Amino acid sequence: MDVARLSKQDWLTAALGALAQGGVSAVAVVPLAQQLGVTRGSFYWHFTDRTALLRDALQWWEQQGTIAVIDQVASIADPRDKLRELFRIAITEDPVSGLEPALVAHADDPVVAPILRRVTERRVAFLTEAYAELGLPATRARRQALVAYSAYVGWIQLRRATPDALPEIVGDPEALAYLVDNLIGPTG
Amino acid sequence: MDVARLSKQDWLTAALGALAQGGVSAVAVVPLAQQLGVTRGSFYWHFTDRTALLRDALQWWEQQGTIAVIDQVASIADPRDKLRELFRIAITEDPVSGLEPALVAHADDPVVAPILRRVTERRVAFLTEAYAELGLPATRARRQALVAYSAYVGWIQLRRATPDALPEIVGDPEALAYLVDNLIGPTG
DNA sequence: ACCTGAACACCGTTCAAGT
DNA sequence: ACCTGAACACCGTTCAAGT
Repeated sequence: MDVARLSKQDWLTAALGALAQGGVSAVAVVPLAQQLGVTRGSFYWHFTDRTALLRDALQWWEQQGTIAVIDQVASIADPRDKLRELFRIAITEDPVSGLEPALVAHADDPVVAPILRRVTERRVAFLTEAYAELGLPATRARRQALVAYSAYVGWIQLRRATPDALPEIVGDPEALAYLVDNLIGPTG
Repeated sequence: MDVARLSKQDWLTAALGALAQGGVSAVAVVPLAQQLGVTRGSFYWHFTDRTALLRDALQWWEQQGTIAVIDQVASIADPRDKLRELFRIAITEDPVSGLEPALVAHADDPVVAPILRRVTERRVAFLTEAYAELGLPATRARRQALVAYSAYVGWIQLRRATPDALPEIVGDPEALAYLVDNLIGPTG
């Protein structure tokens, strides 16, 4: 019988888990190799170096996390409903908890920067469209999109910064509704 | 003549600079020692270990950065003016650029967690008071404080995530005014 | 095709010894 | 009081060799 051998995806999945938990520095070859039950040498058959692992893992996340959510709500006709559902999914599901804060913190990282920028621009553009559909003029729609996206980013970061304090952030549905009302903005 | 010798504060200052630039993992003994022109061994006379350096540096930042700003605006009588000035200082000055995102990303870190939590709670409490002075009932004031603080955190993080894109975030005073109007909230 | 094992450079930590 | 210098453990990377 053959021993179980690893695929590239096994490394990517492990890397994303480590990234979310311990930040960019936790994407470390030796600990991941131990966790996967192989030696460090085997890593370098799948990837050229640690940077390549990080880049590929983030690109995979970009596909799965970002684009999937937008696809999920893009078909909702009413812009108000669309925004509500978008924020609800983004705030309550948070598929890989802690990943986004880890990325923003390493915004200067040459691997992280281009991916984070693409994701941010895509999301802000999508929000801007939705606010335009709500009737806001172009400049106003873009500014509202920036403010709403800022509040979203800040909210999920606060939730991490204060795990047991500030209980409204984690649990209270009324506080969440208050946030979403604010995100939907002046015409909501 | 005596050779220049280092104080604890020299290490703290160097550590905060490294932290802001490269995150928690950049607070590294050997690179800092090289930068300061001493050997690694000398570090361990001033601090028990790397963790102590990080902790002391963050406590110093907590004193200087957080409390100083609140003191600076606490005397402003009109709550609307107070909030405007607070957000203006917090958003435009950003004394150690990139420090806060670095901290939020390592919210799980046992050194970072308690300090980040104290700072967050102090700021949210201060905002809550100001919104109460503006006439919001207690629960509403607290929720508005959370939303406003989220938007503030998200905004400074967006600014880092997209350095040359999204130019409104960095430069445009009108976009900033739009943000502050939103932060000041329903009665602003 | 996928992995081991040994090698080397770099950082965290300790500690005896220096001034 | 403050620092050096050598030691050891740990992680990133390389590469020849194994199956």
